[in-house]
Amino acid sequence: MVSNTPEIPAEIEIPEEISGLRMTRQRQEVYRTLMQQRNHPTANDVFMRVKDRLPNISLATVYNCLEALVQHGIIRQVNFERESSRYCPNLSEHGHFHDAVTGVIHDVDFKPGVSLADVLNLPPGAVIDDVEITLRGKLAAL
Amino acid sequence: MVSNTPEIPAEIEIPEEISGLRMTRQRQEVYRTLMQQRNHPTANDVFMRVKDRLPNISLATVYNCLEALVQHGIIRQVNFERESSRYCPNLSEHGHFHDAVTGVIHDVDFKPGVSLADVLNLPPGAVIDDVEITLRGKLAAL
DNA sequence: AATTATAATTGGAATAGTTCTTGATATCGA
DNA sequence: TCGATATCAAGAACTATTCCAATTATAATT
Repeated sequence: MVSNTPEIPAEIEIPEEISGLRMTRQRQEVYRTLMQQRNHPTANDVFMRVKDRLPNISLATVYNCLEALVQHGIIRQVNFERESSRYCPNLSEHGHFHDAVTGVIHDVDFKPGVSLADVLNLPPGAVIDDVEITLRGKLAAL
Repeated sequence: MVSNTPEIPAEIEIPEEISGLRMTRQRQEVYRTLMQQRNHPTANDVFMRVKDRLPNISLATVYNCLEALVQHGIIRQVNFERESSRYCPNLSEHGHFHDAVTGVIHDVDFKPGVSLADVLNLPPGAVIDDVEITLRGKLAAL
């Protein structure tokens, strides 16, 4: 266990509490990593990265932190096929484009003013809590 | 888990070959199960069901068959969060609505004439090979 | 400030879905 | 029919994730 002595963050200010979640040192560093490294890292990616600052952190804790952050709506969990979950701090509703060639994952925003009901024949009475849109393909040279 | 698509006649004729894939007895039965039981079963669901007709089939074979069928574009593999993969023979482009209360998965069709590019700000030059749209929510009483 | 209660962290073991391996069996082509 | 190839079965192995028990940190209460 590592002390929670509030070390001053390098670049990103992280409050002691977000959305009612106590931001422990571990949660801060996990969150900071996601903010700095916006390429949709896996839990293990985050783990390796966070170890630079918290050498004693455990993978289980990274999972715990990520889950807590997701639960409190601070970050989002993204799944591609059956691969490891990935995490991103982009809270705006958006989808993901997975470039099959480079493996890079691009955020894809909705065009302004479109609603799902315009596009899909939703079951009558459906109340949507969560949307996940995943595209796979290639980026053709223009 | 309950079906949301109308039941299908018990006996389905399955050709010896589909899309260049040799339809062995095992593949036939796996495919038949998906056609008859259109509630997005998992590999294990299929396994249990197929055993009625092929008592000696193994789970590994069910996985092999499902993979072969997916690879040849005969069925689709559907993933929800990190749950077991589910499989469906509905090849038309469609999404899925996951009712959080009942667990039922509903196919969701696109409205005619809408294209993704109308709705999403795709990265320039993106060529989409595959789309996965997953909604989670509840069905309100009407 | 000391004490108790609660929450978070750790490390390792456990789990579950899926894939891999190996040897047996079936099918195809000559 | 014979040999080559594909498929199958059974179980072991793998991997991402979760669970558990013990420890430590933080918060609440006195």
